[in-house]
Amino acid sequence: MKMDTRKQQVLMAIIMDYISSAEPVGSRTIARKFDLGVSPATIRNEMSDLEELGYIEQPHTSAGRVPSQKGYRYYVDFLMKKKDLSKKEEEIIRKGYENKVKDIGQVVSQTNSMMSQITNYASMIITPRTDTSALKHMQLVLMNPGQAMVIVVLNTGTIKHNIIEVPEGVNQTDLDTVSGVFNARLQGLNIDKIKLGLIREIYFELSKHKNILDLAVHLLEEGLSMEKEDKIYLGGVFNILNQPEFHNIEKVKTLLSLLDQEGLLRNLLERDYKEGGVTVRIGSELNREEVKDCSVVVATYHLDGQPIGKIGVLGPTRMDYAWVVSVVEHMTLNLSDTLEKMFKGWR
Amino acid sequence: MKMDTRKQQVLMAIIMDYISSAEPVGSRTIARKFDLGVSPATIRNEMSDLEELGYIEQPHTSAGRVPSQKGYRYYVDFLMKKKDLSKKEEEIIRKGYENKVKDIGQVVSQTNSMMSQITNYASMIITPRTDTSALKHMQLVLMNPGQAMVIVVLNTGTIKHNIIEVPEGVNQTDLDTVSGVFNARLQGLNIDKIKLGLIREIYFELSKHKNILDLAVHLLEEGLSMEKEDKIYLGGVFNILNQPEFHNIEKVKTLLSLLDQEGLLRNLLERDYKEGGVTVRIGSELNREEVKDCSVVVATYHLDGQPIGKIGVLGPTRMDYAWVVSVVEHMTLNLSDTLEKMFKGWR
DNA sequence: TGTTAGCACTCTCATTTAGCGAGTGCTAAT
DNA sequence: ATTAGCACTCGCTAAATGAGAGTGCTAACA
Repeated sequence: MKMDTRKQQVLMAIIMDYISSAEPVGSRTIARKFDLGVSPATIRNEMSDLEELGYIEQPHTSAGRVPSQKGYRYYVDFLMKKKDLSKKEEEIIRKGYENKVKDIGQVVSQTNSMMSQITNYASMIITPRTDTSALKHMQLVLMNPGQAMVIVVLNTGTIKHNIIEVPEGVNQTDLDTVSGVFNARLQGLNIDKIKLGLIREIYFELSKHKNILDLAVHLLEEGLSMEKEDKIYLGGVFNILNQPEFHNIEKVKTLLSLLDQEGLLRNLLERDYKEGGVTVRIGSELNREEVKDCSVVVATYHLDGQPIGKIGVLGPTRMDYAWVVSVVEHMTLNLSDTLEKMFKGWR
Repeated sequence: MKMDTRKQQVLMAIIMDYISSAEPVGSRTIARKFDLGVSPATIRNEMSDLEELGYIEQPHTSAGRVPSQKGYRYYVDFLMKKKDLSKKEEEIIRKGYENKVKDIGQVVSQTNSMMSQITNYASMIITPRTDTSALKHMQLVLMNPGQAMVIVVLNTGTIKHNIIEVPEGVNQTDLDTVSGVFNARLQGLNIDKIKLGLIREIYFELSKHKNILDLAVHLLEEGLSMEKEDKIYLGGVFNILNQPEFHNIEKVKTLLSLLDQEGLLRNLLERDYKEGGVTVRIGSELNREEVKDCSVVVATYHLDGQPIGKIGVLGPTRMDYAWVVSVVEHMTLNLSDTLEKMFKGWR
């Protein structure tokens, strides 16, 4: 038995109806709401076939049909048509970027909250990898005898800082000398490169200042090793409470416990997605029991043509894929665009 | 009719039992679990009195009694005895401060997560007021022709930064000049004072550098006005899902929607609490319909004897007050202590 | 006068039962 | 190949029932 046009139409109808109603859909309903020109009986036959093919399933005899994971997959791959965003949503996005987006962190976090607001699902976004960004400025400030703050400004507008221990005798002037050398030698260089090759050269240059030589090495080791971890923003988690599939507290708890673990979240976002385009992962394709009733829609955002982060939406498998995919795609382009405009010339 | 010792004992028993069971408690239960030396019938009489006095209430005839808000209040004010923390909890706190607490933000956030972990309720903490902190260092970094980053380091170890517009012609050397003057004149001064009196003096000093005079003023106006807002950390919100009173999704939603609004949260923490000591607000004392079934336990933490922030726990009215008050008190002292140790000499 | 045993009464909650309605699958007619 | 008709299944809801917990009252007791 093969998929023919009418089976596709029926499958499409089932999915459309189920997405909006969250109730199993029966043959009569389809015949009434969608004009396929055939009677419920015929639709029943088609449904029987679709069930045999694995695209839909029955919660129990005498209930309507519900799309199976395979059914959603088929829909996403072959049937769905992208939707345009409404004026209102375009507006939200446009306004969202207007103010208060002064560095990458803010842009990313703002994007995240817009996305959860628009889709009404949970949204996740991972900050740009810092290993591709370059040093713009570094500064050492003595806070206290024996303690100094290292401040590193990256060309992405991100600031990292860390408190380090320094020898008791070191004063602010010493620190300025070190900062000076560091800035002169390292400015504009990629952070990873700094750690690899340049220690030796600086070691040499600073040997004129014997007394702060130790400090310098110390700095490179400890100060620059400050957390380079990408941060994951998570927003609109409470939106999922509005989904009928989460009226059961237990389900909410298991989901939330997963979202609480950043490692797993990272996994959802980064796990072997192809770069470019929007990827949809449905239910057990996520390989996690806790989210077997959820799907994730992920896309990659870019700067200078380089992929630098991921952005995604998490919702129930019964999500409006056509709609969410469009939104994610749109947000990704907007984000890349905003970053490009904002940081043109910074690198 | 007046409260006598036995009535107090009965009220105490009701509250203790209800706190642990979340079920209305009857006269027989009390007679069995608590050795008051009297029969259920006598207890019933006392309960009847307590109800008339308003300390307990009955969900319906033939249910046991439940403490009323007034009952909790009486318990908190007159009956409860503080508990010591267990070895295990002391351990959590001790370890929590060992590593990874390099600046105030981290200390605060770490304290918050420890508190929610220990109490199993939601916990909130407000970062130190920055208006009492002093300028340690300021730095201007040119990111791009026309855009510069202002970085301000406070003596609390906090860093604030902001992107500002500068005239096209300004280069990094100009910025260094301005930073230099600013640092020389403003270092160690209270942030609020900076905004008030010193503009004029600096204006004069910088007049030697006509070309960056405008920039300087610009800076003071825009750069230093970066968000001074205290930040509120919120942790362990999902803990409340474990409380039986929140098995109802609707309640969860209304509570979460309140917690989502930072302003309201701030209100819960800051609203007319006396400074010093631990304050307990029960149910409608919070003046918010959304949290009429919740209580808040708040304390103030200090640095150099000055109150600088609030820390609190939010749970159902049926929370273990004796226990929570002890924990909050303990955490507050620990926090103040840690800050004191860490930043001694920074100011 | 305070305490207690006894008992009738109330009300909730869990369980059972019955009936309805939605939906299917099969069969026979078109 | 399509459709009307129909018996059958099964979940859901509402009503009925009974058990259990707890109270309030009364009368007896110390």
